[in-house]
Amino acid sequence: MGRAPCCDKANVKKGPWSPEEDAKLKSYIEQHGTGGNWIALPQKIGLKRCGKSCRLRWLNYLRPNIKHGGFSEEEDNIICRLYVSIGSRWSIIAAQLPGRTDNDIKNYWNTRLKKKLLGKQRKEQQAQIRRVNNPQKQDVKKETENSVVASEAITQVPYWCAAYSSVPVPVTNASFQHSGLNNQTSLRNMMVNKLEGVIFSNDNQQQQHQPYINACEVPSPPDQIFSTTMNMVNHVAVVSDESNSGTYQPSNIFQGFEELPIEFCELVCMNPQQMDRSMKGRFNYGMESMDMSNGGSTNTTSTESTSWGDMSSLVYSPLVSEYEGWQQGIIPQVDVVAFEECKYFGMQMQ
DNA sequence: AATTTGTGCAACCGCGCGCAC
DNA sequence: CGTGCGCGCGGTTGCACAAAT
Repeated sequence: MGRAPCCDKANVKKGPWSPEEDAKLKSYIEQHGTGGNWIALPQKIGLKRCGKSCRLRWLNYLRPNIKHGGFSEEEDNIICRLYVSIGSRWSIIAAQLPGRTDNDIKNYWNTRLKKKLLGKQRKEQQAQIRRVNNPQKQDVKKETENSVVASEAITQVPYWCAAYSSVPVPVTNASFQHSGLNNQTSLRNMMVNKLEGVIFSNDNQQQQHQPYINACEVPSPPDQIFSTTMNMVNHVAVVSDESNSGTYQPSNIFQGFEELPIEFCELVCMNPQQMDRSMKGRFNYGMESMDMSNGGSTNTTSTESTSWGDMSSLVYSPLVSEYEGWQQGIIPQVDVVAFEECKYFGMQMQ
């Protein structure tokens, strides 16, 4: 037996709301409130609408102080950062933007921000490819002096990164020297396994993460997942450095994305659930941390028990504190994760 | 000018959660 | 403890309008 419908579908009106209906609903709620029962509300008012429909109309349109359209750069910034951090938790994101509804933000993301992000990322990617293909046009010396992404570092790009990433991954000598993981294959395996939230020690067990890889809509061989993650590690380390020197500014909503392969950004934009699975340990402090007390040989939580749905209560407060901390210019929590991750991989923060 | 295609957005749908009984 | 119900959320749909052909 299916679930009982919330209202008599045959006798409720659907589709756009008329001004009269809006007026009825608005004046009633302004005078009497919702009464804590949306289902009963339409009968009280004499509206032939489903209670859920009334709730939606009120929350997304009739409620006072609602803003529509005209998203500012700062709002874009907040939405992008929160989306990357927590995924499609529109209600949580909306809670950080006064006057905005989750529906509005969701629509805005799907129709504009997503494309803006991808467009920007593709541009950066093409520019970088051009630079790599035409090195004589660049001031190579300056580049070498000022950045860890130097020619020396590029020569250290592991073969598995170079094979799948269109842009060389900036892996420094120091990273590998301190990692204790000079064996590229073992490092690669560990990174791929970490993405699945499981650490395995042999190839047979490693097969278990194959479903995740298959589930990726874009071609994402394990090698590519690893290379993109290496980019993230390096990016976050840079962000950390800015934080520590007290100059951190959340100035660029696309910060970090320009270093990533297009497929990665597409995965972020088109398939947040996959991102949730793969990146939740990175962006949500304390959620999915490995239990390293036993040498990292087991994970403390199963994939199921750490699904997004189970974590909502955990997500919120760290998220808010991260956001508040970020607003105040103090170190965002992502840096804590970066630090833990660098520690885990035996790398030094840049 | 007519038609097709793309875009933005309001609204709907179904599911999971929490609470009351 | 199990069940039913309402709420809230996120994904999806469908329509109106704009832009392109």
